[in-house]
Amino acid sequence: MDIFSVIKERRDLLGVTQQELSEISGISLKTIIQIENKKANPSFNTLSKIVDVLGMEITLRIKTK
Amino acid sequence: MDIFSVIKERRDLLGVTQQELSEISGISLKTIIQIENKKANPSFNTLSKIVDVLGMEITLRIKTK
DNA sequence: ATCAAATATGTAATATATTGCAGATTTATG
DNA sequence: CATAAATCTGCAATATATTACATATTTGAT
Repeated sequence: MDIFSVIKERRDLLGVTQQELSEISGISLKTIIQIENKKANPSFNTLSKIVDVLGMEITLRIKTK
Repeated sequence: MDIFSVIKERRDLLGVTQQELSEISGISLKTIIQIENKKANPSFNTLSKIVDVLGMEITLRIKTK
């Protein structure tokens, strides 16, 4: 599962709206929508602020397959 | 350890130069240098291309601490 | 069916990432 | 020391992410 889908799933799980995520993270609502719909190519900082609010962090894994 | 340091460590481990990583990934040498030195805020696509060449992938983890 | 909240879209302006080029510095090796 | 390879820096141009604003659509509840 791609990380954009993970973000949306996580937000839904936590029961927070896109609007709330926007306000808490400081990232515009539009950008959040674009990310969740995979229409965006967010910067590392933008991504970090969003996932941080969702209690997650960006990591690197060695590809197995 | 931050992901930018991980990138540098991984590249060194694989014995590939910044120049080579640049050519293989299609990302400019300058951008790669900036990322490894933490002077950059790369886009998801840029980051993906680089870590892909290094045999890694970007993932999200739930923060424990 | 109605209403409100939530999610999505389009345009245009601004901020910033990415690049090429030239040159500088560092690192390693003879 | 001399030389080459590798790493880094500054500037200016271009590409693109991010934003605000208005508006539209969808979703869920009554």
